Amino acid sequence: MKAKKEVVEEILGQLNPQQRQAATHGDGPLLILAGAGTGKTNTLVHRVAWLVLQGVSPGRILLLTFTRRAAAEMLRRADALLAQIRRGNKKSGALTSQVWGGTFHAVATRLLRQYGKAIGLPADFVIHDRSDSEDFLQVIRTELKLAKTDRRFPQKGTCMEIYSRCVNARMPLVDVLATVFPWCAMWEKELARLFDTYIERKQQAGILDYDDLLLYWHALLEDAQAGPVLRNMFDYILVDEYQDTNRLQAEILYMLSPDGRGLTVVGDDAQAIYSFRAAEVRNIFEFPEHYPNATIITLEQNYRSTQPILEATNQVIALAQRRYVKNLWTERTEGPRPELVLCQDEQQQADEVIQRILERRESGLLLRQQAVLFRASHHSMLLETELNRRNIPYHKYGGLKFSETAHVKDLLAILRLAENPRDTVAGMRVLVLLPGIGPKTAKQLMELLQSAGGQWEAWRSWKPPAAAAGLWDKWLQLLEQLTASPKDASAQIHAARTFYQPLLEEKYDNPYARSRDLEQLELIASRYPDRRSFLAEMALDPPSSTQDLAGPPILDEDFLVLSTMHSAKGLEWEAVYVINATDGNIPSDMTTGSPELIDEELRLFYVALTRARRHLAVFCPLFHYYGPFGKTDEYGMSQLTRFLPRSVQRYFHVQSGGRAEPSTSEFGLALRPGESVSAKVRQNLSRLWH
DNA sequence: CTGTTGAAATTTTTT
DNA sequence: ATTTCAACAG
Repeated sequence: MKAKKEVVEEILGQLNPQQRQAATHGDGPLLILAGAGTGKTNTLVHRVAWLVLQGVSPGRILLLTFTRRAAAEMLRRADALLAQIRRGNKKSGALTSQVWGGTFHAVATRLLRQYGKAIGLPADFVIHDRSDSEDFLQVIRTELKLAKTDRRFPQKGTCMEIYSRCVNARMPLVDVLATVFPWCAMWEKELARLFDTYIERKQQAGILDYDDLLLYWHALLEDAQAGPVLRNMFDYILVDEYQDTNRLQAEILYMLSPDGRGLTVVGDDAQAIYSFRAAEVRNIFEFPEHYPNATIITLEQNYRSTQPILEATNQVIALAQRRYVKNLWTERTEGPRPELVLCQDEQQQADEVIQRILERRESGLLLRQQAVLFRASHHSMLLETELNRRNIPYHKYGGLKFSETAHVKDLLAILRLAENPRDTVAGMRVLVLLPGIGPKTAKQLMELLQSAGGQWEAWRSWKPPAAAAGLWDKWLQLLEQLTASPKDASAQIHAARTFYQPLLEEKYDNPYARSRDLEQLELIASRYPDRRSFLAEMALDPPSSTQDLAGPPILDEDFLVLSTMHSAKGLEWEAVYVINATDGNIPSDMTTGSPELIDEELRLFYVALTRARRHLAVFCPLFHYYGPFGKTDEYGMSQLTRFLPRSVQRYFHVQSGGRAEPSTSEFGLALRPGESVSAKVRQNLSRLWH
């Protein structure tokens, strides 16, 4: 057996002095400012390992991060390292206990299940995802007659955003309206009423939305009884991607560790990309103010990318209005220059991307070491078609989730109602599926159910309209069956699926594909011990891509990665292809207002570029379908993103897609963006006869 | 009250 | 393209 010192050296051996200092830091509050690719997650994970070697029980360490994908990656690496320690040090039986970790929301859920009772939460609370919450808000919105006003009241999605921002930024409604939603300011009183009712109803029904998970965690920490218990659970708390935490999350951390003992946060202000979720970069700068005894360690050596890539990305981030002073450097000097490929249209862009991917695979680079990144999830549609055509396997992250499709939501609603008869949103959703039952009847039925204390018996005596007569009896049988055996989620899905099948065929014109999805859902459900954990998981951590559905991932299967830029954060690949780098996509047309938002788009672009280890290529299609509604005969001309001005292009190898054309070609000069080609042609032609 | 039809509005990123 | 909302027929 190795001596402990040897094991420590083995674990810390690969860290540089700054990383090592961070990993072996003592108990005081610690802020690690780490540029892109400087090994911040690695450092964090090594810190966990070091702490464990010092005798800290893994179960008393909490690892928090912001996105599910980053959380999974971080926990995977921590587990791998702890496994390594276990091999080197057989004695440490304590290592069997697991590190706590996950997203803020996932950890909140675990804590609230355990301790929620202290603040009056029912043990069987259910979690509403974003669209459930919106539906709930919509019900109340209609009920309060806010939908029918002389001037248009904000839609449910907007209402939800406003509410969510108040909660997460801990900002009064008036201020949120004034700063972020000025066009809704006239509805302040109505919104306040809406939110009051929303909160009240949620509590009655035993429902928590995403924001509630944080809010109740916060409340739990404030509680005189539960607070100390929670504070004593963890000796060390490590937070990744701290620049993306919001006010509420920062407060939770402050309360978890009032004096900063054992608290480590890692972040990079140049990579803050979640302000739309009320994230505050400010949290990073306030950390040393909040904890005056905080140690600050800066990581500047980049281990990820080659010098040419680093030079180019440094130029990009330097365009920010607000400067981010960091000197990223690397010892990896060798490497090709990043490419900027100007393409005729999206089709050519897809061809160019795929050509490079296949070339690199030929020369030994696995598909899974290559990734295509884009601003919005629908940007990859054409590429996906092409990949399918050529039988290239891929895995897409971000974008519309499987569990957000209507038929999956329908089926899950059946189980949710069985789990919690007070879940009016789920109940209404299912009931209106039945012929002859509309919103009014559904609402009455739910009220009837509530007054009977959630006993399905209450519905036995109800006379269904003729259209629903046949199904009503089956429906009640199903509910009783589901209530009788809440354990086997897979069997539950099966029963619900049998009931739902005819309704699905009636409702959708592509029932076959949809019922295949539901078969997959049944398979997924079989991985969970019971209905409650299955439902919680589907709300909090749904399968991130349709390929996830084909059972547990086969490790030696090779697939290309497609991802939104947001979902790509914290990850890296040997080769990265950034597509649709046009003005309007990056920065998105939605945001071309305030300089702050433009800066955020720039940081997002920077995040995308810095994912690359060795090969980086940016693609810009010259023509694109005009507008998002794809009127196929209307083309528009695009301009290269403003984040790659001439001064920055010097750091790229500029190419025109397909055949070589001198890199002097100017794009978007003949036409201003948005001006359609057909209009230009008409105009030119009309000169001929006027 | 339900279910259909047509017009109008919207358009990203994630827990 | 898709979602939301109002108007109308049964």
